[in-house]
Amino acid sequence: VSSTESAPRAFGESGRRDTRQRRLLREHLAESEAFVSAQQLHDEVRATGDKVGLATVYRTLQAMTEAGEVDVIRSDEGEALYRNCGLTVEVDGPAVESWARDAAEEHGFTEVTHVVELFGRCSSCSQH
Amino acid sequence: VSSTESAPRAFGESGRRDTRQRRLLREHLAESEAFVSAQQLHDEVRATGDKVGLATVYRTLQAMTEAGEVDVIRSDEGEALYRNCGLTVEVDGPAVESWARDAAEEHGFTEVTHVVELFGRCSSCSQH
DNA sequence: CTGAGTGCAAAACCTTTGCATGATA
DNA sequence: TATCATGCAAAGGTTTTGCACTCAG
Repeated sequence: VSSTESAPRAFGESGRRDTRQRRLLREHLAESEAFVSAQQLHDEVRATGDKVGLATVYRTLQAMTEAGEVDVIRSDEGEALYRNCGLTVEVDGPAVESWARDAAEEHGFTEVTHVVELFGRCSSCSQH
Repeated sequence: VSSTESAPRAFGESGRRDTRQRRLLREHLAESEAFVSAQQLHDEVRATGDKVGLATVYRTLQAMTEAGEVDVIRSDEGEALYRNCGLTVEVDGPAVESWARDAAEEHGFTEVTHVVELFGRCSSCSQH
């Protein structure tokens, strides 16, 4: 009989192996409050003298995104911007939904749909 | 004395000359309810047998966007998606703002910001 | 030792732009 | 006719991918 056990990991699920590059990217991402693009992150790391390939930055960010360790948004120019943590919580908003409908109909709109997004620092990240 | 008068135009402000290509794009955009990318629009037009250059599609959509005739959003993949009309109305939302703050803090978040977007059919478009 | 991770360069995207040609007002 | 608009191809940017090499486990 064979089984696939997974031990707890100190560095998340974004990659199985703990490499120098991933440590660097994790550190830089943790330090910066703001959203950064892959290229910016690449520049930041190299600015400190460390060397990481751009492709690795993209691959790592993609993995971290899939693992839910980072948050992604799109800039108006279509660039992907990443931020540490990525904790997402569903919030129910009956209040907002009725507000949205009323506000839209007030201006003569029908077939209304809405998007509400909240951004903030989670309690865990605030402790750092 | 010289002056630059601008006469009223039947086809909007997105371009000065009324060309075959712009008519085509306007028609196709008006027909489709959904958001479409520049490439999709290009494909749609050519699928009907008409011929338009891709660059023209991009240039026309850009002009129509600046003129406020269409609405633009970014897909999750970073592609620009366009939709007819583009009428935008500012809505004030004191109610939403307090709701957003409360909802976020309920989950332990601080430094909260929020984005609320409403989409719908405006009364003018609904008449078509 | 073995396979996941890396770097590099090439390629795949979407989008913009330069320039000669074509069409509108 | 005088421009403005178009088409094409080239170039711009971000992101992905193929492949040989490296390194963590």
